[in-house]
Amino acid sequence: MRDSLVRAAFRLFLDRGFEQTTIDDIVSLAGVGRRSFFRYFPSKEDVVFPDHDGCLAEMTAFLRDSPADGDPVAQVCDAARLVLRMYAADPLFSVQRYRLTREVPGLRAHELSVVWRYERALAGHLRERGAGRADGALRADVVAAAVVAAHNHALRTWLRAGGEGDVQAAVDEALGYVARSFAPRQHDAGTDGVVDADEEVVVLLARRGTPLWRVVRDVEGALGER
Amino acid sequence: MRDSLVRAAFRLFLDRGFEQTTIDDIVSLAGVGRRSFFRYFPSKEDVVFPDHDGCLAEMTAFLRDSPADGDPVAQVCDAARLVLRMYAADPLFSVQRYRLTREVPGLRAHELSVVWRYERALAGHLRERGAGRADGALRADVVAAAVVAAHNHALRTWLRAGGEGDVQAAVDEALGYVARSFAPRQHDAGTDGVVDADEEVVVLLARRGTPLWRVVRDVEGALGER
DNA sequence: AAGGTGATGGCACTCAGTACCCTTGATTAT
DNA sequence: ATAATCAAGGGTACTGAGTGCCATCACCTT
Repeated sequence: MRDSLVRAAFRLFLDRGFEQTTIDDIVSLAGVGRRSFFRYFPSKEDVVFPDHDGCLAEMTAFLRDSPADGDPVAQVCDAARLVLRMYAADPLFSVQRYRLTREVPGLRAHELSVVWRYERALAGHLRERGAGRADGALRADVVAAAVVAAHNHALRTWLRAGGEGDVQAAVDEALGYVARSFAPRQHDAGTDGVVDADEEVVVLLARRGTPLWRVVRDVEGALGER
Repeated sequence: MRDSLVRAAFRLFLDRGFEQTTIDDIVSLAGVGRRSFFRYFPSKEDVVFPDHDGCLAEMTAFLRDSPADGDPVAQVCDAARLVLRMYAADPLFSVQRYRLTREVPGLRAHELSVVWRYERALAGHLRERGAGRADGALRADVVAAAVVAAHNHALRTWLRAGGEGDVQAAVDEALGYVARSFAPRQHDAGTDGVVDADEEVVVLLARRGTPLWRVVRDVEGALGER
């Protein structure tokens, strides 16, 4: 039933356009009552994203069951890969949907809501698991946004290419970039050497050729400063 | 006219809720014709974000006129600060709007569209100015998303607090975190201490409390290893 | 057989948004 | 001064999404 509605809807959307298709067109093609459409999809836009509710549930379950002592950023990247798997499972459908969402402003807006829910799930996980760290909430929001952006960048490049090529590898590379950018880095000192008072680690940068006595003096200062 | 519509709309939205207010309610309170509402606002949601079109135009102009030899990331952060200035210019209005968008799903979706346009503007600038770099498009999307997330994190913390406190400082700190995360980095050391053979800089990590003799030994090794 | 239950269809309604046309008032050309 | 023009607003009627309510039907229980 759901499926026949989705198929009828896509046939019409691709044929005459999203806005030129009414709910009555869909239900008459699918051979069901108009009222039943809204039993399965809360809005006309939702029929374009029929699998995202399930995918979000899958993602939240995955995050909930992930080990508490693992790397939260890596877990969130794996969660993004779950979404990718859904897209990759039906490339033709994904490409058609992508073209629709590119053209129809209403669908683009709806897709943003869908993506937003994923992002909030990721950020919530990072917030819980990364607790204790200073600026944990900020970090959670930023990393979640970056992971989603990287995932979508690779995914959309693949979709624009018509679903040809290795999405998996592209997403891995994009997520790798994000993971590297947010890898534990105690400090990105500008010039000399700095102590981050909130962390358990001291970082010292020295230009090659720096006299050892100066390095030792700075290390000593940094380590003693706690 | 625009302004009287906005004031009437907000009075009703805050009083009886967004969905419980019809366009007719708004125009009759404002004393204008129903048709005129849609001359000023393309949809009911848009009346809640009356100033974002102008702010987006201001942002694009700012980015267009920014020096070509400057740091694109810093420019994009400054562009985000333009948006913040708009919110901070009328704290009461911003807080009221925030509470509305938190409660009403339709407004939340619309806000996502608004934010999305800002993010695309930032990403477009980064893509143009950061050209040449490997993975420039990916980096542009990720950095833009991170900047927007950081901005929104600080902004919403302030809005949740009722508009009390120093937003400017909070956003500066959040953007600083992003800028640091994506700053050119010599090495993303893993655990102990690493030498990047291609760079002129040595990075050494040490846990607090590490005996100094061990630190010195490692520094010596690293500096001498060239 | 009687009654309950869940899925579906039909009908009527509200309301956002649009197309089309009218009014008004100010400005300008002749 | 009068006519032409044009911009700004108003009014009316329409489409179509989404909702509430009720009827229907199949299936299942007792």
